[in-house]
Amino acid sequence: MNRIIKPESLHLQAYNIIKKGILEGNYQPSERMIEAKMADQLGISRGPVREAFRMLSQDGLLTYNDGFVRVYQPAVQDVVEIFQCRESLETLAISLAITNISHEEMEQLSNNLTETAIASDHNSGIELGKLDQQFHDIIINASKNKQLIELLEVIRTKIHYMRNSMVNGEFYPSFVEEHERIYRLLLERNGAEAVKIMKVHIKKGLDGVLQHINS
Amino acid sequence: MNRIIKPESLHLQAYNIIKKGILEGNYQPSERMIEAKMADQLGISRGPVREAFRMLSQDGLLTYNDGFVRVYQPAVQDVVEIFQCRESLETLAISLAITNISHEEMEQLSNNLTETAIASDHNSGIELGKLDQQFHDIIINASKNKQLIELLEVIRTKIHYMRNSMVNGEFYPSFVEEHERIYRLLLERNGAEAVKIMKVHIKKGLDGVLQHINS
DNA sequence: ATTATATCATATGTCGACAAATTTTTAGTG
DNA sequence: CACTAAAAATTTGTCGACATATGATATAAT
Repeated sequence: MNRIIKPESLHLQAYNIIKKGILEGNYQPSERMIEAKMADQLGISRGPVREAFRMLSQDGLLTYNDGFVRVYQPAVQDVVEIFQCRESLETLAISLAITNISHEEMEQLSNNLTETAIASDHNSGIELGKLDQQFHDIIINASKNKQLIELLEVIRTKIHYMRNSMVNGEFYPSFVEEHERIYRLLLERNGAEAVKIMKVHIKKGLDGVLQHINS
Repeated sequence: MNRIIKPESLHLQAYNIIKKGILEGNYQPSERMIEAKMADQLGISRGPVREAFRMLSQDGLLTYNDGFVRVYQPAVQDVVEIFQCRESLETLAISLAITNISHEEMEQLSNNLTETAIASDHNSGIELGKLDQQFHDIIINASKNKQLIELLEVIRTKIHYMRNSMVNGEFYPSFVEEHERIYRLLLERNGAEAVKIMKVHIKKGLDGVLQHINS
């Protein structure tokens, strides 16, 4: 029996489209976003766009200053702070994943690693970026903690956005190796060590971003 | 020179009022919330209320199921998950507070402790609840990490809401003592130990809530 | 040329109205 | 009395219109 398909309401579609657009770097940080123009582009009225804007501002992706809507522009301090939060939450994620990860998810990680190796050989920065994100996503979801997944969604979004808008998809070389180590530690169910490597891994990620900003 | 006062826009006022209402337990978990009724009560039109609803649903305080809006009803699993996240983030908060807390904030903590001792003698559960929250808030703000403060705002809100809707302001006896220990460790700048006590403190908090649910 | 003022354009805030979907009530029939 | 069907009421989704505030532009005066 086929279920009835209900189209998503316009404000949700708008939310997802605009969010994706911001993440993909289609808008400049601090660029103004205009309700009416967005509504025209999407072919809908201002109402649903407004709702989407309000949701995005709760996510921290849009800011309301003096009444203008602007795309979030992370300050350097923000980057540091976000990575501190990320470290805290992703170490929780991996310590939970140690016990909760499924066979299927372990396979996904394995596939991710082979693809990462290939992309690394080809020096494809954009591809590496996607695969890095996917690797972390798999682990986060493997934690099976919904509240954590939701919280990290906000962080992930900002990190992803920063990568596309500030750092142009560059990675330090050892990150592939670190992913492989984390994968092996998950296999061995070595939680303490996995947490340790993840901490280092994320700290290096921050260093990479900061270095890129100061140049 | 007096500054010009701009009234907050209606959707923001609505957001704050409704959020406060939910936190104070004026609505039952899973109770339906109706845009038009809320708008009538607040004396405004549905538009701004809708926007407030969308923001609250991003906070996780309202849920949209099949199109109706309901007040968040935490499952037991949610409680566990939220406390796991809280532990992770509040330990980060206190480790940052160790270096960043100001003299003024230390005084606020000190005052909080004397008030807590009094409320504890009087066995005033509601008062203790407020003071407990205040104690943690001071430390969270003392971390000076804006992103962390924002993330914990979501968690705090849910915890506060759970306390009012599920547990009726009961506390285990040793929590006062633990606050005092944490305060002393902050004075001594003993980060490692402070983190340890905070972890235990929050774990006990979860146990208290779970025990209350299973009875 | 520069400053001040007035005019116009643009963008957000707010509202009311209508459409569509869902629930509740009512009425009718076996 | 129970069950079905129809009608009414309720509620969310969406839109367009108007008001207000802010910014930009053009015009005039010194």
